[in-house]
Amino acid sequence: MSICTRFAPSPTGYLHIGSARTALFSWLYARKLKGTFILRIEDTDLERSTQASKQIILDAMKWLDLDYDIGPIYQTDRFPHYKEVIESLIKTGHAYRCYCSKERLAQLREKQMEAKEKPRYDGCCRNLSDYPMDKPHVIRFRNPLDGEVVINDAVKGLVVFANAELDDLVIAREDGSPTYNLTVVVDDADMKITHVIRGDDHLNNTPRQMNIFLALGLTPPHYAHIPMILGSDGKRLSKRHGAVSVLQYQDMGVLPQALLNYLARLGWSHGDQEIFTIDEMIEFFEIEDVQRSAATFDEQKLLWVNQQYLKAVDPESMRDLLKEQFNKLNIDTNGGPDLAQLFILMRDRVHTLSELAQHSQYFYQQPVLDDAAKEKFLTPEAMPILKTAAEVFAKTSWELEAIHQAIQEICAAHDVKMGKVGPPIRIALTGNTQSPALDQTLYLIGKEQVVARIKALVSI
RNA sequence: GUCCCCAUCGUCUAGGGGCCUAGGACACUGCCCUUUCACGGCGGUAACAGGGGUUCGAAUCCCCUUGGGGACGCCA
Repeated sequence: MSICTRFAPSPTGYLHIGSARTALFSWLYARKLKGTFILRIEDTDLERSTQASKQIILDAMKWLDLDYDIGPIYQTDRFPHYKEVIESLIKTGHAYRCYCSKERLAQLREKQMEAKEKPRYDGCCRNLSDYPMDKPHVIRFRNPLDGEVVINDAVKGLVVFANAELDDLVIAREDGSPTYNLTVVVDDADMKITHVIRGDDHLNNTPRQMNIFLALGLTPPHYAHIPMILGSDGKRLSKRHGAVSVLQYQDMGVLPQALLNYLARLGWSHGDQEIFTIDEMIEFFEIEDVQRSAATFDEQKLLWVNQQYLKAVDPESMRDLLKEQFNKLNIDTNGGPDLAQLFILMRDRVHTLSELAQHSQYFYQQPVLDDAAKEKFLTPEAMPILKTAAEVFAKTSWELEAIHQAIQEICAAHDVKMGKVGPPIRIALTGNTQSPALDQTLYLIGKEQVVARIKALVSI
């Protein structure tokens, strides 16, 4: 039988990288087993779901190149169907109307907390003699009172819940709209999802959902609950830990493959291998190899992975992305050094494309002189050297080898070593004491600019 | 509090009874390379949470303790 997995985010904000990892694992599993991958948008919470968030999800999936065979399917389009299912559950006695007020439930919860019990619905309306339609009500699932639910989870192993621990959950709100636990089951069943791969924060929902499957006369799918991603403080990874949205990493100039690679290695491994192509991930991925424990997100390692990708990627393919990064800095790269060449020069000294642009501004505009560097190296003694440099460069034919020799010539003219010549020239051109190799930097900046920038300093 | 899950270097992990005086990667760090910064190369520091079992033998199996996380919504 062909397998089918799904990614089912709720559109209530940015797309969390933890969600992206869940999507990746589901996708990998489907691709590995040549199954079907479905994107389903769980937008039943009308108050919190937004159109913008839906778009963010679609954009992120596209950016990450996690293609889906079916979808996006929106749950809001399926409300009539959920209603039917809910009706049928009432008819078969697996669900009932509950008239308890929110106030009563709040009090109940409070009391239970005080008594150090697990707060849960007490089944007040479970066995009423009359269930009027016109009184305001929600609909609850009639969970079995005894027995147990056994989950054979692909990553957690056997997990057992006593039905006595579960209460009767609301499956339809007062306004009639269905809730998560109901829609998930209906959809997973209708879409013939064979493997539900999701975060282990859902593990507690699973027995409830399995009971609904059973009540509907259906067989539950296989489950795989992958561990959460934690922040450096051991708490769930969230905004306060820094960048956690996929979009933020895209903005930073992290390559999508690098993000996927890092996310895959967080909680999963294949021997000692760190860098995987997508095809390798698909080939080697085994859901059983997924770690059972939560993992701490380490941005430094993500950035290292990204650097590995930057070092290997085709420079030609980086032009547009780089241009965008420069645009964000209000820098026009037209007429300046070729972006692919710049990329080659800079790529192994940065971790992201935004960092690359940040550190390459002087290739496209006048350098901003660093005060400390200026004071230390642009001394009166350096001026004659710069003067010579301007003269020598002015008559240098602009090729790498010639530039290299020109620099030697400048050293010889003043009978000094590179240590006296390099820094002032570098600062004159870049504003800083750090840059790629001097000859290559000069080459890329261009003869005209090189001479002009040095002259500007000499004449001060 | 109740239920569920988890537990190897600071972090991600290898390890599925002897191959482990525990391997790799990030980070940190020493040296080398180097006209700066990087990259790269070669090293280093650093872990089986604790206690009981099982076994000839446990990082690996079982139990307890401790610690961490998650769930407990008319959110998903």
